[in-house]
Amino acid sequence: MTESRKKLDVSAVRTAAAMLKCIGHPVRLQIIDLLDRTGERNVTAIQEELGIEQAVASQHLNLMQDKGVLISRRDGVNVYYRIDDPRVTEVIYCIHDHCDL
Amino acid sequence: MTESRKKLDVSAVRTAAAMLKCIGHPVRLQIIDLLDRTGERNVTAIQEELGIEQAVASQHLNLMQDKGVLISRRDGVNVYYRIDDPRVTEVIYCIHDHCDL
DNA sequence: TTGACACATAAGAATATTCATATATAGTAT
DNA sequence: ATACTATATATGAATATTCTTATGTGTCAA
Repeated sequence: MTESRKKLDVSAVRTAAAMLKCIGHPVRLQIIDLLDRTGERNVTAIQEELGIEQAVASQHLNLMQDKGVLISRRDGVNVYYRIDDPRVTEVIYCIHDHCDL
Repeated sequence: MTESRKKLDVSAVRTAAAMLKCIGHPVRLQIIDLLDRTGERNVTAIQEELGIEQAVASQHLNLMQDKGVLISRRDGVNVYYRIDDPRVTEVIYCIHDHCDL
């Protein structure tokens, strides 16, 4: 843990805030947590795991993909999503490690 | 960095998502960053540092205080805010350390 | 008490988010 | 081509967020 604490510049703040906002939603955070633990999941699996509507799952997944948080790969009829932003993984680890969550 | 990756329970997800949402706004993240670097600042100082309206500063500060992210102390005519949620500090460190921000 | 300064709050308009419903598209098998 | 499954998208209603403007409150000093 470095203690430099340099001021974040405006563009860094915007970028980081956008990422944090993106994962700062219960459904999206659950998806992130699931993908962090399982590596990859298709839409139906995510939808069933969280007990949400198909459209809602798809909407959140597409939002996170648009923001660069997730990436997807199609395999036949299935689309598998995984985490694509290392900052997101770090924040999840941080939450697990330091916040008793 | 432990690698346990236990599933976050519903209430942990809600709590964490609320905190992340709270800091996932450019103005609020800048305030967090400022307070992380300086320890404590009064409203006018924050307002001038960020170049925002007094009411906006006050609104964001009060929001973060309501969510348990910040705490304030009055000294005469000034009100000084500081970070009151260790998870927030950890996330900021995490961003600094791992994300080249 | 009055004035000045620091901060908080109320109210509302503009905008954004979220979810539900319905429909569309893509891939696969028959 | 048809049917079926998986996923995406369009639309709109309900709600939430953000900012601006205006006003209120607290503290201190004269």
